[in-house]
Amino acid sequence: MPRPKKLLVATDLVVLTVRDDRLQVLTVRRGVEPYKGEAALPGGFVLPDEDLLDAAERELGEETGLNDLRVHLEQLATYGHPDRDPRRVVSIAYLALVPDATDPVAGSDAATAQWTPVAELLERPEQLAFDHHRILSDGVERARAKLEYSPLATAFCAEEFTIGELRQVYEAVWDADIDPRNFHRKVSKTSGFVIETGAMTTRQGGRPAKLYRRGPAELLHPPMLRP
Amino acid sequence: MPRPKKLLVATDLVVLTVRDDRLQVLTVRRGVEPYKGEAALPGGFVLPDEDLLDAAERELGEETGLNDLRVHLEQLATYGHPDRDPRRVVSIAYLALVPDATDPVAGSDAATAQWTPVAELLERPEQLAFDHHRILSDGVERARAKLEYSPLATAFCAEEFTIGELRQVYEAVWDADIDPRNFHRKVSKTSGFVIETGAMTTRQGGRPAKLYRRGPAELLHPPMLRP
DNA sequence: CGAATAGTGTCTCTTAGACACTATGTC
DNA sequence: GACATAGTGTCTAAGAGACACTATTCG
Repeated sequence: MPRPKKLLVATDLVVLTVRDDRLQVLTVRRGVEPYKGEAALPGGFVLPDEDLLDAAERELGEETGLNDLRVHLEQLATYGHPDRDPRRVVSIAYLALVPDATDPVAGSDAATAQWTPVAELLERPEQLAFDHHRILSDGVERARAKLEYSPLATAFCAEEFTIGELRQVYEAVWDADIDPRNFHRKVSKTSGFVIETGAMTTRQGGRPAKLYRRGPAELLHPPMLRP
Repeated sequence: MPRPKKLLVATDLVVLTVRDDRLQVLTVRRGVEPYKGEAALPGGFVLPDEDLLDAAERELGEETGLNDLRVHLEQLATYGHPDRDPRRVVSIAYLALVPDATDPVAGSDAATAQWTPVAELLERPEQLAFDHHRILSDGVERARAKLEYSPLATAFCAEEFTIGELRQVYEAVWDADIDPRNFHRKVSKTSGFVIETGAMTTRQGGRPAKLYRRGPAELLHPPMLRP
């Protein structure tokens, strides 16, 4: 076995939300070299006695103020090409899905944090430091795929939501139009996806809509299909 | 930003094959502490100037003799709990799917390499060192899921194969019985999954079967469904 | 009233799964 | 001949997508 060599280990975050009917991602402006002053995904080094997920959660808290909230956080992939960072950093990327209400907190590290539409960043790779364009791209594709077979779209919604709001999440993430009537039938027929709360709202205008809460299902049977 | 601390970075491999109609995984007996003498997944440290995928390919070559062959190799997940290895190792796990013909090569590192049925290892977690039971479990689940929507089952087959042989792969990985007639219809109707070579074989007994090669499709439309 | 959104019903087409049947080899 | 596997056809039930229709609010 070859002699071990110590590399640096960090986590990066792809924090997604749906805002103004568009999929948006949290970016920060880098305060140190390399890529000082450029836009990047939030992230930081893993502490010696820290689990990877804990490190990602800590970064998320530092950048958004989100701590033990109803946030979905999952490992995305690990990026370790020798040239991706001159300091030889291997980065474990995490994907976070957060509700719209979440504002980047103007704290110590996060003073420069802001939401940016994903479509703009994906168009031109050079807008993000390191290989963060690739990481963002992988994260968005993961999110799009997971909306098909998991109830994760609810992670973008408030605690209580209407089926119309849930549909707008799908439309924003998939960048596609969905028939409201078929969507409604599909969601209410998929067992465990959503649960009626009994309350109603008119915040969408038009006829009052029932409010729902996320159901117990982990997987959707049958899945929602991308148009 | 907290001061960076150097951790050790390694790759571990979940190498799967279908042998004797069962899903099997490559294990080695550890020659050094910790867990010396116990069964583990093959793996090793990443070299300073090496990409992660290159490291995984190198390990695969050292353990199986498979180098630039028709092998599927993809990143699985990264495991970094502080207690998973007393040396504080973060490990990027890779999943490899190889054809049956592959024999573990009796080389330097791999003298102890052998195939073991996955079912036996999943039953009792203590049979594998470190958190390798968890890694194996994640790898098997990934393989099972990917057979649904990708043509990856062909990675377990020889260059040319019959539809019956392909079905046996699905049956072994999913541990399920599949109707041979519906399977045949499904595979031949899914565009780009397999391509006729023109040749026939009788190696399965019975009526001669057409031989196929893997097709160009990356994704299966519609997907194969797990029973 | 009209405009907007919520929610239901109906029709057609595709596909999964069950399974009868035919084809072609070996023993 | 019996037996095995290959390959096709046919039926039924379920779901996707298109879209007509009704319900309930606001202005």
